[in-house]
Amino acid sequence: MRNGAKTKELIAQTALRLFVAKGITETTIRDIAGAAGLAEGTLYRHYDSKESLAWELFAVNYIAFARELDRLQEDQPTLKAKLAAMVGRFCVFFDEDPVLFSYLLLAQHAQLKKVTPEMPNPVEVVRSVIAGGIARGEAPPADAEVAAAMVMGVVLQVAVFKIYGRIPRSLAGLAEYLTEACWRVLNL
Amino acid sequence: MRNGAKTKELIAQTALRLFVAKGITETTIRDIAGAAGLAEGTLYRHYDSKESLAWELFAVNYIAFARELDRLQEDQPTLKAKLAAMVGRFCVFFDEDPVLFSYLLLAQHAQLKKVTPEMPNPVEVVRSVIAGGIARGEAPPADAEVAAAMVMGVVLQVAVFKIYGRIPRSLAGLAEYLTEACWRVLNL
Amino acid sequence: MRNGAKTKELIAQTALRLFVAKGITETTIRDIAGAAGLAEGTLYRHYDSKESLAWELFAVNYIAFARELDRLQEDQPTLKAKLAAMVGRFCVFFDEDPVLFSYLLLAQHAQLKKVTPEMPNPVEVVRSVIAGGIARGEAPPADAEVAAAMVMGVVLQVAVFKIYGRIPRSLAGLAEYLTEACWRVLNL
Amino acid sequence: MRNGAKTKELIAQTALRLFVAKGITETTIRDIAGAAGLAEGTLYRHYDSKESLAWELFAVNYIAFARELDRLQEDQPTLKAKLAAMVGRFCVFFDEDPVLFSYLLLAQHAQLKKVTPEMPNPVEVVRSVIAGGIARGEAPPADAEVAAAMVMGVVLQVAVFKIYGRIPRSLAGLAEYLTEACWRVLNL
DNA sequence: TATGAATGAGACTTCATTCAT
DNA sequence: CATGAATGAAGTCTCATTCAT
Repeated sequence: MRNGAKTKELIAQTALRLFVAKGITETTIRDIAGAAGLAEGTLYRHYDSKESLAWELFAVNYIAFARELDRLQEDQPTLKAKLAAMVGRFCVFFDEDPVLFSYLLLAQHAQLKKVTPEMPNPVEVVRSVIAGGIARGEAPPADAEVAAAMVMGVVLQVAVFKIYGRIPRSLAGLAEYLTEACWRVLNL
Repeated sequence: MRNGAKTKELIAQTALRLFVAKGITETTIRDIAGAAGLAEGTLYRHYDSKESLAWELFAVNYIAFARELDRLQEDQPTLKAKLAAMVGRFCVFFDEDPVLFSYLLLAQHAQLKKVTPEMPNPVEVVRSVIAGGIARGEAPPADAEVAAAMVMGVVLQVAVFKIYGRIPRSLAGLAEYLTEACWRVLNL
Repeated sequence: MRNGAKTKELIAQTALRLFVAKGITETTIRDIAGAAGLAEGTLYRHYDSKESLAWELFAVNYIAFARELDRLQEDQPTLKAKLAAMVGRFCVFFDEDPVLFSYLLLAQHAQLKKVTPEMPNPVEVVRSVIAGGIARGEAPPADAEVAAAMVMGVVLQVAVFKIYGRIPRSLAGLAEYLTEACWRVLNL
Repeated sequence: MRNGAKTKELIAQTALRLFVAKGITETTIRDIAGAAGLAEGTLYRHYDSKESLAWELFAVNYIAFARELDRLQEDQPTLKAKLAAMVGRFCVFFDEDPVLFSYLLLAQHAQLKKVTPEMPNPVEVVRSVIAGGIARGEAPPADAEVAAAMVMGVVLQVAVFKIYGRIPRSLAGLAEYLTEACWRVLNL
């Protein structure tokens, strides 16, 4: 295959899968090349380094997801509707691409140091939606940071349990339930 | 210092700090030895390998915490009281030893593959407490696994936010608030 | 040089020389790489480990020599002729590649534990030739194992003396003499 | 045990056994100390270094055996009788202390570099006995070096076969047979 | 663009030896 | 005399990266 774009995509998908399965540091360039059926040197035609591969995989998707969340919440009139839209999107994202979701979730701690405040950021979207809702009196006064943490926790920890095989159901099937839980957490 | 037990403890504390700060794989034996003021070879008199050091640090404390959670919940009569005791313990643990708490929380994904079902396990304690409460009618019927995930999520994600410096308050100061949030999540 | 096969052969020859000169354990990967003009890592593209390098060097040549001995003896009609052919081959082998011969002779004790009974084996060839000769009445009845040991001893110890510089003559020049000695040993 | 001489002997016997079983380089000080029930540091009260331990084990016994061979041959009037006495002694030595015999035989290649020409030496004893016999016309003219090699080979290779378990009989029971073989080798 | 042999810094680990107790 | 914790040099091996083809 002498098609640059396709090769790059192949590398990305292969790396993603291995990064999630074994961890970034534990995955070698040779692993990726071998699994993708490419020579080791080929990866460097498409990515500057292993680190930049891991980072690009993270940043591109992290930002895209943040932007999508933001678009979704903007279309909704109320805090509860915004919350429902965002939680639903988390669930659908997980169901549609659990490998990518897992990568964003678990690679976080390794990559998060490089996340700058200006970068669109799912956590920030959720936090500002909640802060806005509280400011508009749609939820009782509370520390928006703590509230955002709890809401994220409800959704993400269920995803973690699902990743570890503890939960068989699809997340989309749980979306309304989780939204309701989040809503109650905001209405203490 | 020619005292085996003290040296082992020094290694443990130094390694814990570095593992949390940089990650296990990113921390070298030389880093640990240097920070502890020891020769590299000395570490191998106390731990078989870097991997067993990381594992022992995890397992010993993970099991001890699970046992403590279990003792606490046993002393309480109701689901809500058990929940309050456990959430409170999570918060106090974090405040008293944030480095160790962070290690258990973040090293999870690397070490969790080695956790056997027989090992005492904080997640399992929380899940069985919730399942028991539901069975006794203290909370409405629900999937205990999902419920446990949500409860753990509320507490742990707040801890994660605190680790990242987003939350200034002590967790102990938030314990009642978090307990109430968990309680509401269980009463959908 | 960017030729895999040639590099592997270069490593083999260099390692062989150093293994014989200093011993396997006493020869370091750095020694070999340095003497071959290669980087240390390069050795690991061609051999899995130092141990497998030592073993491959041994096994390949040990088996090849056993097979050659066996072909030679098969072409001869009588015990004495078989003996002459084999002893002659030992001598020529030594003269043509004393380093390899020394390696097979002296590395034996380290590698012999891994020699399985199914592997073609010079000792076994000699033993079965002698046993066959005795069975056919070409030599008086005797314990074939002891007889084989004595015959091997006559040839190999002369080789050892030559390795240590005690014997200046070529072994090929001694072949007939050694054959006669072996023959007499079999005719007690 | 606070008896220096006994401890030293314990170390010597333990080291000997391990050296033969695993090789000198492959045996660690910790191995020896552990097997002898001593602390690692204790060995250094009795031997300057691991190397000097290996050397002392070799040299003391090698020289003693050479001296004994020499005494034995001196007591015999003829070449054949000298030969018989020496071969017999090799066999008895093997049967009585196969571990020590194996050590002298196999550790040779590692230690032989340090053997100086002045040191009493079994090989030299055998060689000079044969050279003397030839000079006195008790055997036909021959290269004494080659003749000595063949004689040593007959005896030592049978010992090697026995070490590897190929020969069940005691060597002492083979002494006369081996002597006769050596004698025939000298009378080509 | 793709290959894969080669590189070399650096990681983990071992182990003979020292020395305070 | 004995101990065993500590040392640190040195060994094996890994792996991201480069570069000739």
